[in-house]
Amino acid sequence: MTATDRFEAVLRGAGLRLTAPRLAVLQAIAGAADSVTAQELHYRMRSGGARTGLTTVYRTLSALADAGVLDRFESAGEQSFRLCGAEHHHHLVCVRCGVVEEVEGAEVEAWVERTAKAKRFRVTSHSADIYGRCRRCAR
Amino acid sequence: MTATDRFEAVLRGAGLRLTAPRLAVLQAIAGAADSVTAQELHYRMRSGGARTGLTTVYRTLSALADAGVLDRFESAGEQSFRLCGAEHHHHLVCVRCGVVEEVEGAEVEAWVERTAKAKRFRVTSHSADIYGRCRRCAR
DNA sequence: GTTGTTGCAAAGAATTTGCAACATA
DNA sequence: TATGTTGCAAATTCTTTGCAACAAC
Repeated sequence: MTATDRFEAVLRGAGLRLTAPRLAVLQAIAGAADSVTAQELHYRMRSGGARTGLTTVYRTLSALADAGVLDRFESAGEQSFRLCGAEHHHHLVCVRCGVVEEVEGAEVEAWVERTAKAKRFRVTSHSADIYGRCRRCAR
Repeated sequence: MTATDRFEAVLRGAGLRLTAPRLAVLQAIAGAADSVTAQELHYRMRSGGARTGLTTVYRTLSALADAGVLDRFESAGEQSFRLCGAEHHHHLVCVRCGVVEEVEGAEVEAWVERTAKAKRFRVTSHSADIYGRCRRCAR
């Protein structure tokens, strides 16, 4: 099964028609190392020669997130997306110098699992971030 | 020590001049039951007779958050603020019907503490939310 | 052929910035 | 008095919507 076959299956599963722009969006986000915003993805796609419109990128990402294919979350005033199930990290954000460090969060994963079970909630994603001052900026 | 005295001390501690608009913002956010956005707070202040401008509310909240007096976080495309140390909750967000339920997160608090200690990070706030489908929308 | 999709331009919403008047220390 | 603060209007940034042309089923 090729990558394109997989993307086609994803779109069908999400109840979306199979179109070139959507396959391009899927391919682009699959090739992203980390989470991306709609604008970033659109820029990369354009740089790669695609002629997809920004509106379509927004709509496709939103539809895929609604369908549970992508994780969607917010940071710094904009939404980011990543393939659901992709490796992800939690963040340590310095509110002074802006540095963001990725950290693991074993307890967080446990909390998500416990809470979802207790509330009979079907989890598609979660986020957990710590804000404060990094060692350098603490004084 | 009156409430106003306390607010004055907060402003001095944050290195901000003592002004009526800032005291009004502090008073308003102290009176809020839960976290609020700048726009919400501004609306409430106006309703209460204050003539503070929206810009000032934004600037004051931002300055107080930078100073560590307020927690600042994002949701639904806008930033919310609350008094640091105020009772807070984590959220279970249904991406289908939009319902938000507050849940506790003992593991999350433990993770924050452990991570901060390991990274020598001075925490001012943190956020943790779970996204997915609630029991009704899971199908 | 129907109905879903695209992409441009325009609209919307939250937030920030320029700047002249004003208040605090 | 020197410097920080205010608030309006305008500018920015991210995101969504109207709509006519177009493509998938």
